[in-house]
Formats: sequence, C-alpha cells, structure tokens
Amino acid sequence: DWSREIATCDPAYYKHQQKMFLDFLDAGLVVRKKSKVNWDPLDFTVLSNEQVIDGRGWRSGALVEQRELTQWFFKITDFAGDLLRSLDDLPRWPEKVRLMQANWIGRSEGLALRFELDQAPQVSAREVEVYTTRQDTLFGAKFLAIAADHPLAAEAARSDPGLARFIAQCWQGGTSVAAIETAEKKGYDTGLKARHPFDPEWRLPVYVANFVLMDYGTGAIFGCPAHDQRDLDFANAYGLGNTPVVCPPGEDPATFRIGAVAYEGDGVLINSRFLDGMTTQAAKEEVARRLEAKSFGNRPQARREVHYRLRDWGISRQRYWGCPIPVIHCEACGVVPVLARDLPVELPRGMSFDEPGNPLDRHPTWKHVPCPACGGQALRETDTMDTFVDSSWYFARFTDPWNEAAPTTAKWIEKWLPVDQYIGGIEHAILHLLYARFFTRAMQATGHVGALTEPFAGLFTQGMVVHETYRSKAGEWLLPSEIRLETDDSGRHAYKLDGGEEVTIGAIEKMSKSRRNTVDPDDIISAYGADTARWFVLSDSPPERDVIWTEEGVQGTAKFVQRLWRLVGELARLAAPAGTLPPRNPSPAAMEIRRAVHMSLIKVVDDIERLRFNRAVAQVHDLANKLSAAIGAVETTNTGADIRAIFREAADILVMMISPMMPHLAEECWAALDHADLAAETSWPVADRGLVVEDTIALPVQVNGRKRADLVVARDAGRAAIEAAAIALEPVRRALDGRPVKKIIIVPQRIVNVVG
RNA sequence: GCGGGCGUGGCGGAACUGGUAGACGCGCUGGACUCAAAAUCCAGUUCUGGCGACAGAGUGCCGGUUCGAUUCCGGCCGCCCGCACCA
Repeated sequence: DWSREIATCDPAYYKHQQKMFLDFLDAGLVVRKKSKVNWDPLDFTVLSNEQVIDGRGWRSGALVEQRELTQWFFKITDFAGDLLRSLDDLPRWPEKVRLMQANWIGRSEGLALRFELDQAPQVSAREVEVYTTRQDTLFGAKFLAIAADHPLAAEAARSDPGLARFIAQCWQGGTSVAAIETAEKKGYDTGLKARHPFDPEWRLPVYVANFVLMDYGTGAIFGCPAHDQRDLDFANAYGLGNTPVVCPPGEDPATFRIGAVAYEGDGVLINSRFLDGMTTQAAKEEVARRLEAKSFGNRPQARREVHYRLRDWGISRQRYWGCPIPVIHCEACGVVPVLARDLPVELPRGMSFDEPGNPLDRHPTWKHVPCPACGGQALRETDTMDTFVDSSWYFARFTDPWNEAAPTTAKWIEKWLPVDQYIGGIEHAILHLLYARFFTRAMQATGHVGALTEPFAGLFTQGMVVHETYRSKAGEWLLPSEIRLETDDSGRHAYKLDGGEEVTIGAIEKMSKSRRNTVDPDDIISAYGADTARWFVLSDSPPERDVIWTEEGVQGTAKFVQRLWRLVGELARLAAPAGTLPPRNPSPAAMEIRRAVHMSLIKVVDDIERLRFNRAVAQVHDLANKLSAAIGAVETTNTGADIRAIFREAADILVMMISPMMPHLAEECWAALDHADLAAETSWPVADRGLVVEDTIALPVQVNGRKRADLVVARDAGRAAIEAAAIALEPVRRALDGRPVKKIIIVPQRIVNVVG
C-alpha cells in the first residue's frame, strides 16, 4: 500500500511534504482549530469513527469520551464547489465514484435567516440564525431547534439545570450505535421565544434538540413538521402540531392533512398568506427576495447561501508513524514555521511504544527546541500528518523523485501528469481520490504543478480476491489449507483434514484474518507459480468484479498452463525456423489457420486495451483449441511447407499474446521457439486486418424473429439474391408452414429476418 | 430513509451501438489410452419431449414498443454497494 510504504521509509519524501505543508500554510490553506474527537481515556489516544461505531471493543461507548482538541486542518472546503463541478470533466471515471464524491461534497442551496428573539434575562443573544433550503414552508413553522453544542444552548443552560443535564445526555449518546440507530427525536424547551420574520406577533418556541447538528449550516433550524419528516417526528413527540403549507399535485387543499408521514415534495403553496397559489420554486424565490430586502439590525434579515456537507480535512494524528507537522509553538511568537534549512523534521529514533498516549509528546527531548523567530524556549508540534497526506501527491513526486531542491519539477509534471489510467479499489472512491484531487488544486495554488488541476484522467476500480469460509461445528474458523473438499450428488462438502469432521461451507468474503479465509501467496507461488496465479485471477471474472479464489479454478488454470507449454512444444517441432515470413499464397487450410490467428490477435488487443482481461484469456483459450486441432489435422494429412511457415507465425503470436499476463511462461516458450532474444524485448505483433475479411459470410436467417437456418452467401451478395436464397431454405419453408412472406428484413452483414 | 448498481445454465462468466442467447473456462457424464489409477486426448453438457431428425420453452416476475428485446420503456420482486438525523 502506497501510503504505508512512503510513510515509513523516506525522510527525503517528508522533507518535501513538509515544505508543501508550509507553502499551504502561507497560502492560507491550513487552519488550526478546535474539534471534537472520540477519546480513549485509558490509552490517551484519539479513536477513529470506525473504532467507535463498528465495535472492536468500543461499541458500548463506555470507553469513549468526547474531547475537544486543537487540530490541524487542510481547507478542502475552499475547493468544495470546484471539486464538485470538475467531476464533469472526468468522463473516464466510473459514474459510481463521481456520484459518491458528489454526495460526499453534498451541495445545497438555501437561505441563512435570522430570527429575532424575545428579550430574556437568561441569555444575551437577540437573535438566532438558521439555515434552510425550504424557506417556502416558513408559514408552516412550529418551532426553532438548536444543536446541543450551540452557544445559545450553553448560555441558556447556565440558569437551567434541566437543560444542562439534557445537553450532557446528547453529548454522551452522540456516538453510540444505539443512538444513531434508534434516532429518537428528543428535545428540551428553553423557554425562549423567536419571532416569525413575516409576523412580529407570531412566536415560535426554541428547543434544544438532539437531531440538530452543530457542524452543518448554523447549528440551528426552523421546524416545519408538515414538510420534513424529522420535524414531524419531533412535533408529534412534543405536541407541537402541524400546518400543511404545500399541497401535493392532485390533492384538494381543503382536505389535505398530514398524519405520520410528512410531504417533502413540491406542490402549490397554501395557508401561506402572500405565497398562496405559488409553486414551491416561486415561493422559495419570493421569500428569499423579501427577506433579503428586509432589514433587521441594520443588515438584511436573510441571505442566500450555498452550503456543503464536506468538512475540512483534519490531518492531525497523535501517533509516531507519520510525517511530523513542521511548526514550532512559541509563547511569545505563536505558531512559527520550521525554517526551510531545518527540513526535514525527522522522527526521533529509539522510541518505546509501551506506554499510552502520543509517543512524540512523551519523548524527553525531541519537542524542546528554540523558537526560529526569537530564539527563546519553544515546543515542537507533536502531531504527525494523516498518512493520506503522503498518498495525496506521491504521483507528482514520482515524476521527478531525484529533485533534492523542490518537491516537483514543472517540466516533468507537464510531461507526465495527469495520470492516464489510475487503478485502485472502490474503497478509495471518496477519501484518497478526493484528497488527491484537493491536493493537486492546493499544489496548483502554491505553484507546484503548473496548470494541473486533476491528478487522474482515467480511473478504474478493480475488485478483490475473495474466498469462501469454513467453520467447524464448534464454531471455529478454519483455513482453506486445513480442509479437504469433495463433491457428490448432494453438492460440495468440506471436511477437516485433521480428524475428518465435516465443516460448514460459509459465505464468500473478503479475505481476512478473523474469518481465516486466506490463502498464502507464497503457498500459491510454490504450488503453481506466479504466472498461474495471475492468469487465474485475470481469467475468472471481469476485473471490476471480485474474483473468487478456488482450488478447483486454480488447478484448471494450472492444467491450461501445462497444455499451452505442450502446444508450443509441438508447434516448435512443426514450425519453420524463427524469422520465416508467412507464405504469399497459402493453401486454403493454411489460410484458415492464419485468419484465426489474426482474428484472435485483433480481439485480444482490443480486450486488453479495454481492460477486459477475462475475455482476452478466453480468446487465447480459443486460439489454443484451434491450433491444437490444426496440428491434429496436419499430423494426419501431412501438409506442406506453407503450413510450417504459418505455424511459425501462429506460435510467435500466441506466445506474445500471453506475455503480458504470463511473462515467465512466455519467455520459456519464446526460447523453446528458438528465439535468441526475449519476448519482452520484441515489439508487439501487428494484426493484418485484411486477412480476416472473408469472401463468403454465413448469415443467420430468422423466421418471425427466431433463428431457423444459416445462409452462406457471397460477401457482396445483393439484396434480391439473399432474399431468394433465404426463402428457398428448407427450414425456412418449414417454419413458414405455407404462410405467405409479408416482408424480409436484411441487415447487411448481420442477419436476415423473414416475416410471415 | 436517500442515492446508485445488479439479477443470464450446476458454477465463474460471454453476447460490440436492438440482430444467431449461453463464447471461454470450471464442474459433471460417456468414451479412448492403462493391469489399474493419475495425467492426457476425444465427444457431450440450458430445460422439457423424442432413439432420432426435430419441436416447444427460456436471460428474476408482469406488461409494453419492435420484423426482432438479455439489451429500450413502465410496474413489481430479490440481492449488493455507498451515504445516513445535512435542515
């Protein structure tokens, strides 16, 4: 894995990465801010979301604490709009990945709207700002809700112990699986009242609610129960009622009611004073226009805003393995960048990892350094960078890895990038691929990559090798090497090698240590060789799909490898010497072989170029079958010299075709064919397209869309001739069963359909 | 819940832009070779009926468009993936 490789082995790489970080810092693309993290109080470490959610001992939540930590962030949100728009410029990326990124960036257009608060002794705030995309439903509003960690909630909680308890509850439950799954809407009435922007007499209660997120929008919403399911659940729980203000098409406004299900679609406005009769779109526009024009506290009461779901990229890690963040904290000067001549900041050696917490922070001397600005006592930053940073620009570094002076060289970036064809797993669809796209833009902004914005022009997401699982009666997982497979009338069965107990064959899953469904690559290579393993993986499934590793399948491939080797041996025996050119005027039999060879070559090239390796493999199988048959025919009829020349060409092309996928076998075969050089050094054979055009073609003939016969005609046969020949065919006459022919459809070179 | 994808023999999978459904492989069946087995080679292998020529059905289900649909359209059913209280 690239990030691991780079992270652990190359301080030279880190020197440039640190330079890049400082350039980003200069350009305002790095911020340091407080963020809430999941903290393990026993280990003094930050837990990733997966560790909290997917339950590797942390599911209970008891060991998880929420903490506020000052962390470093890359301002990926600065590029949110561009990262989204530019997805359209990536036609050679899978639609799926582009969609996933678009959803992840999550653009929404709405209104930031300020509600005036009635004066209340417990809070100083005079207003609450909410964010909404449904300003058209403003007359259906029943309440305001703010996040538990909204500043207003904190202020109100000071004089309200009940609220303080509720907020604490929200904090606790926030990350546990149960809270997310049950998703019960809970709230606490602060007692505060907000004024409706279009009616100063209309008061709305202000709740603190567990379903409002501080880090989206403004951390506050107005609730319209009739047209938002969450708001409706909440309103129903607290008896706040609902007023429908959007009437769906086909509904009668007089009788339209909302029960347990909110109507979230478009329609015509009702119960909404000056908006009545407008469409959803028009009403949104009208409300935005009016509130932009309306002044509240010397500012417009609302402004249109585009929001993104994408958050800034938190790169701080409290771990040893990673690129140190090259800054120094000085009490007098603040955050000071490490001087260029002091780069790279290297990790200290001789660490011990047996104590909890951040090893760099614990190190006795490493972090104590003089301030580069004032020379006073200062502290090194002890956070290291997320290893995704390493993988976000390695492709740029790879274009000139020997440049000591700078991370990149413009000339080489221009020559090599963007990457023509990037290949990786779908698991990188969002994080790695989005980070790399951001990084390229940030590198562009800091002058490291010229005009380059997109790192990868083509993307292909390949599948994984998966394997079925085996489990004994006692429930223990067994390695594939610990079992024996048998097939009988009742299907496939697995037995434990040790003792013979029958074991259950379970689901086919991604290979993992916990399921023990792994196959050791060394075992594969020693049993079958790398070429066999590679050929099997390529042959069995299209590359974007998972391939199921089976012993039977690999054995089948191993047989084919042997067969190919024997076939090449026989061809070598029958073939003319290396370098012999194909004959000018071969016999029809020889010509047929030659045509098959060139046809295969055309197909294999096409398949490889389109990454359809399983089809390329099938083509090679097909050609091997044809050549075997041809050898058989020659042995019996003992045909002459032109065949020998044809076999020479056929053998050479066959071996070249397998060489990308089985390079070792290909070289052995190449040598067996008396070549002095290497197949790898030989230029790829060029197919003669003229050869594959035949004088006669076989046209399938259908009657009423069902195939009844084949018609062999001259390639350039005329319409009338084909028609006459088609209806003269015995099977066609039989299928017509005496009915007259109404029409004959002829698709040239393709098919004939007789309608009767 | 929202978004996306996929359903083809016993299995993995082919079928280019609507034109021969099941290429190729695995497995299985039969045969040859062998004292025997393995390996190898040959033949067969969607289903149903028939000794057979052949006939009928068939790409998750129902319907539509078309001379012709695995492919396009509408509605169901099932599976998989991503996101998930995003206002």
